[in-house]
Amino acid sequence: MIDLKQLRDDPQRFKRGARDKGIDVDIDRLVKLDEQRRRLLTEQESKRAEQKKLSKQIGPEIATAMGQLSDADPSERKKLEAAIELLQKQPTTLKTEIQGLDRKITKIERDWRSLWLEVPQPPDPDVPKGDSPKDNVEIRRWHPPGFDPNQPFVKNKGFQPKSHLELLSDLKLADFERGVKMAGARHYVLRGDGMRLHQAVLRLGFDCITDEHGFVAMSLPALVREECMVGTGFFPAGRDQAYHIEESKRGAGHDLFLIGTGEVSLMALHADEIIDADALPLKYATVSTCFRREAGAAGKDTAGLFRVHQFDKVEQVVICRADEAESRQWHRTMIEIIETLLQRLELPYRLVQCCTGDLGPKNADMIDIECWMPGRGPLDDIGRPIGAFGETHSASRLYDYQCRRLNMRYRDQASGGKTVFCHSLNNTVIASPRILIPILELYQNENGSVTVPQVLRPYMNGQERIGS
RNA sequence: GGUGGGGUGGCCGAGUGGUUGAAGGCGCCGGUCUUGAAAACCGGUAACGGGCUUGUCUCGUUCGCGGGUUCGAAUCCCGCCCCCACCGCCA
Repeated sequence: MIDLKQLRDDPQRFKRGARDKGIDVDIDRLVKLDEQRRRLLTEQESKRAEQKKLSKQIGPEIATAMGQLSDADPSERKKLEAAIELLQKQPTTLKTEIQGLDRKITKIERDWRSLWLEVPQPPDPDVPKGDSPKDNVEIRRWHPPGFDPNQPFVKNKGFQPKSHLELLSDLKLADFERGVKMAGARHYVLRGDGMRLHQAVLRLGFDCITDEHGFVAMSLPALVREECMVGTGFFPAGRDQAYHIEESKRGAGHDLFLIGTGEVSLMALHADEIIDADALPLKYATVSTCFRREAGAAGKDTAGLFRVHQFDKVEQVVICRADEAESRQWHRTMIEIIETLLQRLELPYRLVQCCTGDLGPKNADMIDIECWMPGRGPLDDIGRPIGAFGETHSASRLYDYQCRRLNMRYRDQASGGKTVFCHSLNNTVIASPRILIPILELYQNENGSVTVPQVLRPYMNGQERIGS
């Protein structure tokens, strides 16, 4: 969430930010509600101060009078009772006024808070303007010596490629029919070497981020409370995308939600904490199952493993000091880790700078990494896809937007021990089975078999080939 | 699922209606003493929000959370959340 002080100082900046992101939020109304709230609060507080002063003065007087009451004779008793009654009446007008203001404030705060949560983080000035992924800007690309995605697959390899769907089916690596039978559209079954490859790739990513880069390995809840979803910035905007477990309907105190990414649990871990500044930056990684409803994606990428309701992902997050240069440096570092990983897997990829319209509410900046998938893209004259880049990773830079929502702070020695909201970043390490698409399609052989990438063989008991 | 106990500051812990933001202790910071350190002693030590005269200023909120009773609530009442113990079930 954004800093309200900044909003008061420069509402135009936040209006521009929301417009550039294509998010509709009534910022004028928020400013007005904020003003109203503060006005009422000031009024109420001064009345409360008055009441407090009064009761501190009256209180002991009542107490003494009460004490005298017990051993007073009848005539004195009457006098004392009258005196007590008079004293007790004094703050009553103040009390009703305070209660009235309380009701007004509560009413305003409901709208004020929900509107506040909807205001997106303005994109950084260096993010290209645009309203759809079409306006994203390619930064750089890389491909292994053996494969140039600027040339068709046939030119590179000398034979027509199968799509990952064909390979999965021919090699019996996946079973979509039974996945759908059990759970409906966008569900799947991985079997045999399909499942083994899936596990291998996750393990490669996990070992890379933890052993080689020192991120602390975590296993976390995949089922979380609403606060975690709101805190990480996925709610309210992305409420439709999450599976909702309505435990309250069964008598429990709260509902639960299935996480759509390990980022949620990794970030919510330290919610409401003041972190020891010496412990920063926190570098965490997890491998988790992710659940997405894919609402609004009907008809998009319906076949195969590209867009599914459930997948597994190794995720990395960094929580660092509130310093823009440090944030930016970590963003670069986290992306470099992935580039190295993809280069080891010898998958052609490109880096794409997401435009303002593709950022989502929480990000100041986001870089997508897309791998080359020969089975995607428009069809050629003989009805075969010509190949296209498809998103496999996404690296976000959020400044303090997420930590402010999560109330994650550290004590800043530089500013005299004041508490400051941390910065946060996150990036995919590897998400599977989506990453199996480029692996299968690029490592396929003319006879229909698939070569196991060198780096994955240690995780496949040395197996070199899938199919014969 | 059943029964019982409990949630107080960075931590432990006292507090059952009246200057209690909260005793005491630990920790931490500063000082005295010391060649230095320790010990001892002295002092300090919350977060959040509002206001403006932006200050070693001021006001408010906060004793799990929400509501209620009261002139006044950490303390009484109601609802909720969480934790612990034992029993049952269980990967």
